[in-house]
Amino acid sequence: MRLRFAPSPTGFLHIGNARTAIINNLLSQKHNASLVLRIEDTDMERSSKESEDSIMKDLSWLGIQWTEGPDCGGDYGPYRQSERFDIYKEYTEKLLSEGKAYYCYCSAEETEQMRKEAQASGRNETYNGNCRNLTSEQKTRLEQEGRKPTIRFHVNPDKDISFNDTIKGSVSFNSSNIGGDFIIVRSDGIPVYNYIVVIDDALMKISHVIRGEDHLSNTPKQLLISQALGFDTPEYAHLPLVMGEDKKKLSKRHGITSVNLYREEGYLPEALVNYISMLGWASDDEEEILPISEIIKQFELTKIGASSAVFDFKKLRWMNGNYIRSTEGAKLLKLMYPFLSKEYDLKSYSDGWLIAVITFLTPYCELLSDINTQISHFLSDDIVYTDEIKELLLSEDGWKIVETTKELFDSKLTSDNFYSDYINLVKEKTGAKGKNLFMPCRSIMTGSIHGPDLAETMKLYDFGKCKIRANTAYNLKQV
RNA sequence: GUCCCCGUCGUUUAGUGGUCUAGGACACCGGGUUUUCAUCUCGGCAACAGGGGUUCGAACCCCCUCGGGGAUGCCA
Repeated sequence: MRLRFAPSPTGFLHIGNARTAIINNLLSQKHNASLVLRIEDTDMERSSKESEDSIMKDLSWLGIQWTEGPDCGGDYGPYRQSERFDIYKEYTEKLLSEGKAYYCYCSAEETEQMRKEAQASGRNETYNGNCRNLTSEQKTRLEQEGRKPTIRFHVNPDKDISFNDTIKGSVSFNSSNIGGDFIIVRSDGIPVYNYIVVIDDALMKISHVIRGEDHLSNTPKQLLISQALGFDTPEYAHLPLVMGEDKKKLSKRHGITSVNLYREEGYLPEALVNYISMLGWASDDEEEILPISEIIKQFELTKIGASSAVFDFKKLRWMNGNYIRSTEGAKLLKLMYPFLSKEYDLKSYSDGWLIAVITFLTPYCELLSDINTQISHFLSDDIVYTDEIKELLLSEDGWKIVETTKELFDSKLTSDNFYSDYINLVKEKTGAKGKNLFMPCRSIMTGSIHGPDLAETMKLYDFGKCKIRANTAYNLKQV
């Protein structure tokens, strides 16, 4: 079994393509098969090396392990289509000499016109076969006009083209319905995707082509070329497309779609891979959160449903939060560190303390980046009270608690008992209880009316910081 | 327009002729835990697109309709 993932480097790795890559990877891991990474960069205008690099970076981040590719080489290289033009040329000569392809001198404008006419009359031949039988005199005359020819593949009409798709089942087209003779080499001499994909898959000995459903209607053309060139055809599996909420092909307006942004927002690759690979099927026991090893074990192409799936950003977040909460302290710190260090200077804190704090805050984080807002009051002695909090603390009952807090930290409380006794002592002295007790106390200490367990928070703060907070609140009336 | 693919709760899925008054998860709503919030936990809401067949029996098989998507590029 040999598999491939063939992105075109025209932008960041998109969720939809990531899914194709993930599924190819799952299968390659499961069956110990080779996974070829092939860069389809024949669109010279839109392709870039930066895109290629970022795609490879994102694939690696997702844990995808290709065994052959432009970076690591392999027996069937080169792995960039732009480096394979000589190979394609041979096959083009062959098709030309066998009369299976021909030069077409129609201009882009002329073919555009034909297309419109065909569509208006409900016909499916978008090219009318104008140049199919040109004499050599006609050809030289057209060339003298300065026309640069394209090369078209000759499609015989009314032939049945059927194949069995692993996901879709049997699919059939009629050759009269695929648009007529299609271009395989552009007028600038660069061959076209639909043509060379066949050559590459054959030469690279790809046994299973697993790709997005948007390629389903390209398949008959590719099958025709494959036959014309005498290749064995691979097994095909067309993955249903990933949709946005409105059931349109997932795109930017639905939410973030490039994988690099998921990384930057603080998603764990494991969560993203888990979510994406469960789109379209369910595990045997309908468990949703599964380690990759288990997914590899259970996954099969035939389990994937034939219908498209809507990408649920909320469920992904939930799953990500789940992964965060089940990550061990030291590993968690490693993951959160890049986010934290972007906003905070962490030099003065010990790893042990940081781990204790982030572990404590983990129920509040769905994304790794959420830690930044959660942790702010732990990393600074200064505190800024919002107007809402000020109002609470300056109210008659609130102020009593502020004064009591100040007193307690000046006299009774010590570094041994401050976090465990604080609340009870305030209660004793002021008679406040319930939320009238807790909200002001929490507000004084954390600057927020909600949050994790106060005693534990104060313990993590330490006595000094709590005392500072007590003073800051007390100074509210001084200023 | 034409061709191809698809159609179970809002979403994602289980379900392959009787065990389905259709199960799980997310979301949503409510209870409990937490003197807060989050987490956790318990419960609730909620679907076989419609119509014809086939069959003793259909979510499952067939046909039609409707709906959705993709393709229709000298993009991939």
